Formats: sequence, structure tokens, C-alpha cells
Amino acid sequence: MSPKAQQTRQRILDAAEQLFAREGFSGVTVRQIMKKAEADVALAYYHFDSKRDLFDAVLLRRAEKLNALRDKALDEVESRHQDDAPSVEEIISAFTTPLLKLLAEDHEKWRHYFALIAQVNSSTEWGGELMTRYFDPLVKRFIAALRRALPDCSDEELYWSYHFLSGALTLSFAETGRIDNLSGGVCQSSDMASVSERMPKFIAAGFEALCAPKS
Amino acid sequence: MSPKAQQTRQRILDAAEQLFAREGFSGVTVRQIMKKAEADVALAYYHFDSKRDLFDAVLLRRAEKLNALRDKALDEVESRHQDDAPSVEEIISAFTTPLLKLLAEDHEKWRHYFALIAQVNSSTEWGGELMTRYFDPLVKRFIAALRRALPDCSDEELYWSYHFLSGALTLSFAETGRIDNLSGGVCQSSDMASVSERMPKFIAAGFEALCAPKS
DNA sequence: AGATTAATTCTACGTTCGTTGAATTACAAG
DNA sequence: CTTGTAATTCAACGAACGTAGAATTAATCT
Repeated sequence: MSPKAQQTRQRILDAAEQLFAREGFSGVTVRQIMKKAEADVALAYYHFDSKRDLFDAVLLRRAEKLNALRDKALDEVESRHQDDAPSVEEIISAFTTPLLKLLAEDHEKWRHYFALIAQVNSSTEWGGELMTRYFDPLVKRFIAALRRALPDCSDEELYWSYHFLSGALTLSFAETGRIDNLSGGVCQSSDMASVSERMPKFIAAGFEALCAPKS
Repeated sequence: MSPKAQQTRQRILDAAEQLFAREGFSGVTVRQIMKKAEADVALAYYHFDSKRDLFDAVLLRRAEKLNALRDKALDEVESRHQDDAPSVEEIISAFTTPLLKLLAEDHEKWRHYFALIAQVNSSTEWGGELMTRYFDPLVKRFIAALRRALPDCSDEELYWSYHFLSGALTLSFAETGRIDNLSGGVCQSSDMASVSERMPKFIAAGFEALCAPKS
């Protein structure tokens, strides 16, 4: 594929990502996407098999980089604690800070992606298979790490705790602006530094309360 | 409006609720809705102004009952603690247990509604105004109660904490089935007793960790 | 430079969309 | 039983949908 064509392909993916994040799969038209990408409608079907295939490609494109970063972050935590156990908060941070780092690198690129992920994650529909396929292996590695950090914790508590984490995380990084309105400006969705500073502490406390209530 | 017509109206709302929850606003066709409601297509436009108006009606229908129940639950907590302060966990429970109660009363009716709410809540789009309009007054009352329970807590911590709660709550009650796959059956989305038992403890610990870290 | 292939545009297909107005049936009041 | 209104059905509108094939331009290779 020529570099010019690659560039076009990326433009299509960018446009699709942004629009899908805002309006969902069915809320966006292929024509809208291609208009935003400044390319002909039919080009969508030259570069992708179908609208659905384009959607999958949008989700897949950034998943690998994100997973790699999270894997690396967890590697570092584990190599830092070869004899003693890492704290729950450290593990949660390894799960969340990569998101922050990517947003810092290129906010425009990644915020639409995270908004899209949030939407897919809270969908009852086929989003489920996608989330499972792309993220479950990594999630299981994190849960395994948490299991070692909380040896007295049952799997049930562990999975529920992760589920709560997942909800808090995806909603926060979706930057829906909901908290901006609610707080009257005291908090801002886009202030990821605030999120990243508070969420690990908040979630870690939850984990510990559920998993090790003997205090 | 005749009772027969009321019945039809409710059938339309039921069908719309179920389908919107699964596929989103744009993922569902008016014809699909009316087919499931076993009524003529044009009846949708006799009972509602437009597809969008129908969607709003679906959201609105149950919001009032839910809000009333939550209000009552918080009333009870506050009347129970007229001199001393209620615990954070009690307040969170007053926020979550009404959902559980409604699901217990009529699981089929409410689970689709909660799935729909989850979807709207994590949407960047016009879902925001709706959530704000229907739920913000009540949410503010809960935050005020939490502020009294955590007098040393800044508003910033309070709002962020609520935001994390909101994410965990909506994802859990959406019953997406994500945790079922992830845990290999150890946890089940539909097991609301498990959620309701664990979430208040989990979230309360988070609040306290963020808001009163002097321990 | 000419030939081959890749990338892009043009045009249009059949379908389905949200919505509407006129015709019909069910129902309530006099 | 008649009459008026509420509820429902029928048929159809223009527009926009996802997609595909043929034609055209741009790039690559010998």
C-alpha cells in the first residue's frame, strides 16, 4: 500500500473514530465519515469490507498500543517488587496511568477512542465480544497480580472489584462532561491529572475493603 | 385517553425500551419497535411526536418512580440519624438499594431500563442533558448528605468520588454480561444481590480514602 | 516510455428510513 | 340508534441508507 493510500486510510479511521464515539455505530453514516475524511464514499469500501469492518478496525487500531503500554507498566511494578508484594494502588496505577500518558501524548487522537471504548463497554450488544477479545487477556493478568497482592481475597470479590473499577475507569476517561455540569465547574472531565491522582487511591481502598475486611 | 389506548401506549414504550437498550437510539427502527409492540407503524406517530420524542418518553417514564424511591431511602437514613451522622456506607446504600428493589419487583421491566441508562450515561452526546435533567437534583441531595458525613472533604474530592460511583453503578446494573465471561461464571451480571452487597462497601471505602486520608 | 497494478472517482442499484394524510374502525355521549 | 371523537390502519412520499461495478487517474516497475 502506497504511503499516500496509508494516509487516506488513517484519515478514514480518524474520522470514523470521532464520529462513532459521538453517535455510536448506527448513528453515523458512511457518507458522513467520508465527508469528514475528505474522500469519496466508495473509498470506504476499497479500504474496508463494510461499515462494520471499518468499526472493528477503528477499535483494533489503538488497542495494541494501549495493551503494550499497560503490560510494560505492570512489568515495571513487578520487577520493582521481586521479594515483597506490590501494593494494590501500584497495580491499579499501572492499569490507569498508561491511559493518562497516551492522552498527554496526543489528546485529540485518544480521547475519541476512549469515549468509544466507554460506549462499547456499557453496551449489551456485540460490543461485548470485542471488549473480551481485545482486553481480556491483559485484564486477567492484572487480576492475577491483584490476587497475589490480596492473597486472602476470594475470586468473587476480586472480579466484582475489577468490575467496579472498570465502570469507574471507562466513565471517567470517556470525558462525557457530566461531572462538569454536576459540579458547576469544580471538576472537569478533561482534567485527567485529577482523575489519575484520585482514582487509584479510591479504587485501591475499595479493593482492600472488600478483600481484606479484617482491619 | 381510553384504557385500551393507554395499554397500547405502554406496549410501545416497553418495546422501545427493550430495543433502545440493546441497540441504541439509531440502531433501532420505528418499524421494529412497532412490530414488537404488535401495532401499526403509524400509531407511533399518533402517540408520540417523533422517534426522538418516543425515546425521551421511555427515559422519563421510570425516572420519577426511581427518584421517589431514592428520595424516600435517603429520608429514612436521615431520620434514623437525627443527632449523629449517618455512615457513608448507609448513604451509598440508600442510593443503590432502590435499584435492587425495583429489579426484584419486576426484573424484566427494569433491567432494560437500567441498561438504557448506562448507555445514555456513557454517551458523549445529548444523553448528557437528559441525565442532568432527570437525575441531577437528586444526585445533589445525595452529595449534600455525603458532605455532612465527611465534613473535612473538599467538594472536588466529593464530586470525583461520586463520578467513580456513578461509573461503577451504571456498569454493574447494565448487566452487560461482561463479568460473566471474564470470571468464567464465578460472578454473574444478573446476581444483583452480590452487587448490592459489595458495592456500598467498596464505594464507601473509596470515598473515605479520598476524603479523610488521615487514618 | 510503456505496461501493470493500485488508488480513487462516478454513477447508480435496490432497500429501508422517518414521517404523513386520508380512510377506516372502535368507542362514548346524547 | 345516531353522531362525534378517539384510536387505529392503509398506502405512500421523498430522502438517505449501505454497497457495488465500471471508468478514470496516479503510482510502480521493467
